[in-house]
Amino acid sequence: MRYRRPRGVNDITPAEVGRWQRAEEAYRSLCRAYRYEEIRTPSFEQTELFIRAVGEETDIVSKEMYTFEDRGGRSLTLRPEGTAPVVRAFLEDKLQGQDRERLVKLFYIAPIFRYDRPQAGRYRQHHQCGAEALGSSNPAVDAEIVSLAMSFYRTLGITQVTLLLNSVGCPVCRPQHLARLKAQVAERLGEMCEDCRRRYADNPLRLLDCKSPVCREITAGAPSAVEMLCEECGEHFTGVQAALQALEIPYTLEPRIVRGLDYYTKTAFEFVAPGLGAQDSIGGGGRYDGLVEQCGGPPTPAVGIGIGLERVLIAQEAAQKATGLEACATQRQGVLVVALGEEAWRPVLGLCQALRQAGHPAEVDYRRRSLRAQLSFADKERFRWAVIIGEEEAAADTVTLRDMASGEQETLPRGGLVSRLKRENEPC
RNA sequence: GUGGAUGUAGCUCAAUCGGCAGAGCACCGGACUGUGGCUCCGGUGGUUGUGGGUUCAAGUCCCAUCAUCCACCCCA
Repeated sequence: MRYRRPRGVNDITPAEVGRWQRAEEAYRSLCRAYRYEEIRTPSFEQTELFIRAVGEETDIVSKEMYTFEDRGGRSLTLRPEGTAPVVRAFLEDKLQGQDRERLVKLFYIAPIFRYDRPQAGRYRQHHQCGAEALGSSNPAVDAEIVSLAMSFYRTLGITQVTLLLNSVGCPVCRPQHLARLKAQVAERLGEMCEDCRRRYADNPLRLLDCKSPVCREITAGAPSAVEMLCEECGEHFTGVQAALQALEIPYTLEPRIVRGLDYYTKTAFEFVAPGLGAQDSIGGGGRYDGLVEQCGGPPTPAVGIGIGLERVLIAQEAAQKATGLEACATQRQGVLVVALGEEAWRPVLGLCQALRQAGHPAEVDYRRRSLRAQLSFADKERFRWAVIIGEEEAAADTVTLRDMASGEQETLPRGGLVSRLKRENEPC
């Protein structure tokens, strides 16, 4: 009997893990530059947190959560999104301190769990690089978050990124907008497609996004969310655009951008990139001015983003293919200690240990193969050095050091190897 | 959740009408006894996703199931 991984989840194999680490490190160092601090929250929370924060009627809560009861009868849920846990920690760990006006800037890299139907770029466990800025209503903070994401994409070589921007209003103007939209459509609802009749009840903003000609005709002329914004939201939206222009970040106004989580207010944005098929969104976020208060804290305006790492890596690969840039050959590194015969084998383990303690990745071929085979192995595995110990070297307490790139060799006392390599520690 | 396509060696893929499961790459070895990359020669490697069914005979046909992919939906 063989086990297989559950549907929709992935192993990150040794062959891939380098790309993951490079992307994660790029994100961490960018966040440092933008002065965001890392926070790590648990993989699961009280179910109630997500229901309250994300919204009972959302797809995420109503059909995508991994919810279970622990042995104590508590209902827990695997993190289906990154913001709610951060807000919870912000309040519970009192991260704002005594300064009520303080801007708290946090980032995370964390697995996210959703019971979706898997397809390329959509998984039941994926990873998000997120950032949240809590405590400011300044539209420049929205732009800062956008700028952080843009820099991240650029660092990874993903250049064909489009920023889609919208404003979904606030508790004052959004209901008015929805009411007006539904009113316009109501009379002819019967003529609309099945999907749109469902949207009318579940997600009216999506009515504007239908491909059916009839539905298009019915919704034609309906006001977009932006046109219905109240004064405060309108001003904020103008401010965000001004800040983006100041940062020279191009964007496309896109009224269809609707975040699938109820807590969003005002700014909503999404980044799309080529090479991903239908799942082309490589990041999304927006403002959530009401969430902290809704979670039991003081009124605290906030804005955040989530970036899907799996999709970012797919987009990166597509971008590299498009530009004909092959991943550069991994550089030679480390030492293969080659032992030939019984006498030679004796000093090998100690030599290996000494090399490792001096910081050189060092390995022995435990298969005890021929010199030819071992050198071939050293080449394939991209070792920088081979240290050969045969009968001669064993008898004289020396080693032969071979540079695998040039083929040059020298013989030196066994005890002098570590200090000899110390001089050569720079990459070739 | 809805509709569709595809599952054969580590990888990429063949296999006519239902008739001996194959190639290239990779891997191991040799040519070259202690010197890698090139070349040539040889070799290892398979529960044809899984479970049933039809048949003298199933990779091939039928049913179920699992997985992946595509579109919808949704989202990162």
